[in-house]
Amino acid sequence: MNKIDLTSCPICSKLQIDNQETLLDDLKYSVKTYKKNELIIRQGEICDGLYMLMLGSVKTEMITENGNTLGIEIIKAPLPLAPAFVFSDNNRFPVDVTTLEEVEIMKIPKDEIMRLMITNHDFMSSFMTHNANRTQFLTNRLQLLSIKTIKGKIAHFLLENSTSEGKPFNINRNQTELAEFFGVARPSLARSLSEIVQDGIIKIEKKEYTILNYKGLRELLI
Amino acid sequence: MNKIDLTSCPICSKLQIDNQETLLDDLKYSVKTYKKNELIIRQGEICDGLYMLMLGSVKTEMITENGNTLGIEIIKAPLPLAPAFVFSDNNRFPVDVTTLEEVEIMKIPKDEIMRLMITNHDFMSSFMTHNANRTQFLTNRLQLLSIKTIKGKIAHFLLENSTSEGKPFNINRNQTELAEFFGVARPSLARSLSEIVQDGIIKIEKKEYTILNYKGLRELLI
DNA sequence: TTGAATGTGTAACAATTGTGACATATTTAT
DNA sequence: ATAAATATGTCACAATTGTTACACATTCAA
Repeated sequence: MNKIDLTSCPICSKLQIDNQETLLDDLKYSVKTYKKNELIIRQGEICDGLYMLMLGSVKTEMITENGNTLGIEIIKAPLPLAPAFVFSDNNRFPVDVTTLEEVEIMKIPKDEIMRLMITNHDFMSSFMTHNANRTQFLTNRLQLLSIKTIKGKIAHFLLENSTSEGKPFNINRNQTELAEFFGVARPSLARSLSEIVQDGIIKIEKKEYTILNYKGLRELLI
Repeated sequence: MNKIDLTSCPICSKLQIDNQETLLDDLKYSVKTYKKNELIIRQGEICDGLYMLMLGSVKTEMITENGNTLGIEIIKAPLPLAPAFVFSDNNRFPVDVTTLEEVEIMKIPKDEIMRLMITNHDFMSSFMTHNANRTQFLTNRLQLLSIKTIKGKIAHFLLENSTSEGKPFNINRNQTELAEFFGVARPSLARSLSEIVQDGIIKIEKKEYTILNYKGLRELLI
């Protein structure tokens, strides 16, 4: 059996190394691998365990009733997928999950998770915190969607993703994905982006963005 | 000290009655009361404990960066307020909380919650489930916001809230609140509503809604 | 009961966004 | 290297929504 390194996984990192190994020895779980661009979980499927992304990255997206897709997020290993839903009353996945590269996923049954939480309080604590952080993420997502103008969304997004004043930073989404993330039409996003560029507020080079005028960008939120 | 009935609270209901009493005897907590229309929690405030709404009802809303408000939900006692945020890394309330009537709130410190979870696995389990359900709620909210047309939002909302085919049901929000909930302008909502009424798809009498044409309503989602 | 406050209906017009189409650029796979 | 696939820029026009304003209805409180 392969050694699996979970030290950089937020819900397992607090475990002592030797604990981690006994943990994994005792643990009942299964591992599956998937190829690139596979749809591995469909929105609405029953979620009867914890799906831990061990290797690779996936994207999650929500299919709206009108058939549009709303991009939710990109998840890189090692992180659990939709961990909250194991315990919800209606335990169905709220999103489609598609691989972005070759992916390895470990599935741990719900009762095993329960046992882990009871026997290992560090695990319980980090599991709680991780789920809490996910809630916060969703809240932020809600906030972004509640901004009505496209320029406002762009401003919110760029200000959130920029590091230090004036320095370039990378956005690992193309325009189509950004448009999905914002829930707007792609040409509309392109138009708004090019207007902000023409106004000298930001500079875009491929996926590298630079904020040239913070004040101007912040004013787009109003 | 008053006896407090938590049997209808989702995170406490599974506790045995006698457990509940010893639980509350040992528990460190404080109770505060508030009047109607008080702003009791401000978006961004530190959340250093579990706030349990014991009596009354409150509304939560998010203040967007552009100054608009987005109505999130109405919470009726007994239910915890933003329980997930106690454990998040950035433990700040994501919303404003305003009382809708006279309200009583019990605050339990974070470490007490931790102790409860460790000593009482039923509590832990229901706390997990409740938080999971909240995540699902937020996901639904996200789904509603991701529908682009106002008629689509109305359709989604009414289909979700209707009980059995053709029977009237009550929506406990006025138009202004509904508009906030949908994140749209009030007159725009009124216009869309009246169009749907004129098309004979629904009937509105005060806050009582009746769906007259399910097929037609569903088509608005497309 | 009566005035005040709040909620609803509606209109003209402005602003923003979506649509569909196309050319061009860039990336990817063979 | 080259064709195919994907991504981007841009346009004219349609559709939807927001804005502001005001009349009228309803509810609430003194």
